Amino acid sequence: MGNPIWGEQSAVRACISRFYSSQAWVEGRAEDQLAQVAAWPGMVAVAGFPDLHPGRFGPVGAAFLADRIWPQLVGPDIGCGMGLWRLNLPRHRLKIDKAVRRLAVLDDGADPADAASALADAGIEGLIAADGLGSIGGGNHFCEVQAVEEVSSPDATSLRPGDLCLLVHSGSRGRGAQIFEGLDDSWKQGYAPDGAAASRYLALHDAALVWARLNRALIAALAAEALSCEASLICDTVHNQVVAQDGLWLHRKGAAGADRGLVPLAGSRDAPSYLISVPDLVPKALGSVSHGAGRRYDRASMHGRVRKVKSELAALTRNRFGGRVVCGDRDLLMEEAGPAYKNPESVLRDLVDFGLAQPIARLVPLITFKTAGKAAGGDTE
DNA sequence: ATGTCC
Repeated sequence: MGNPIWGEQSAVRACISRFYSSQAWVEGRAEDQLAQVAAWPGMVAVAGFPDLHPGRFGPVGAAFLADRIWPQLVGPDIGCGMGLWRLNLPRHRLKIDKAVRRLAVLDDGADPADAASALADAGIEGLIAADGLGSIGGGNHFCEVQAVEEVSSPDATSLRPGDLCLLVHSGSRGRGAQIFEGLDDSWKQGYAPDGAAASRYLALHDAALVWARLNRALIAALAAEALSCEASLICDTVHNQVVAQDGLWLHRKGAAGADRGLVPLAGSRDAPSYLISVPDLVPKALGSVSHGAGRRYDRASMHGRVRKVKSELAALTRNRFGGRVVCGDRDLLMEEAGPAYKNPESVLRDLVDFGLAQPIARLVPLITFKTAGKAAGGDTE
């Protein structure tokens, strides 16, 4: 086979629990990847969620419990996650055009001196560099201003319709990728947890988790400053990580662990997101849940789904909620268009039906900020 | 995913 991504297949396969209905949009290739990983040596249990889709190093939208550490099941973006903040700015006071212009400062990232001191305060300055701290990055990462549209559990948070929130999706940027690429070659067979390679990886992995969380907080602070308001954290959840659990190792790849029982479920730039509560009553879900709608179409195929003419590209900078998309990178604008993602309502329905989540609030995107840079993708007035 | 690949 010669594919370095997949480990050896063992004779026994771990139990796979699927938390999606027969109607869910799950590609056969994602199912195949789930089955292949379940047959890796030392795999104990696997959980697949309704946002499941194929990934480069294994399926995304899944959790894996194993007796060893598999860095490829965390992937390059170690510590990637979603943070949700409430803004003390009501929806009726948001001037979208002005906010779009002011959010352009996000392209610059955090001030290097602020980034360095934040890293030192977190106590990880010796393990990981500050470069890139406070920057969103590319791919599916974003900083989005959202409006609370409906609150189904008023007691769960202080959120009310008409409030604005900030949803930040980012990770450890080039630092996590550097850690992954610098691994000891034996990663392809998985690391024995008591070995030196595992210790080195875990120390860097844990630093990347802190870095990524700090990154999201700095992005939120920069955005709040640009909008002349304050941001207060509701929850911050990680969906690419490995964590010790009862003598085993729980890997999350595009599957979120809860923060005080709360998880943001990202929709897309043209669909609502949800704040959900996660009761953690289903052991086979491995303390994990979907982190978003999940990809429906891969990046390459999105280029064939959008005509590269000015009018169609300009249409991609507007959403159905009267909101805007700021993305000066034309390729990224197409690759991350709304249709690239599954229907978040279907994903949520499956999670509710399987007892993994309860909706707290529905949030609609008003400004999806990716990058102001390059061309004027977000500013085509 | 990536100061990424073309």
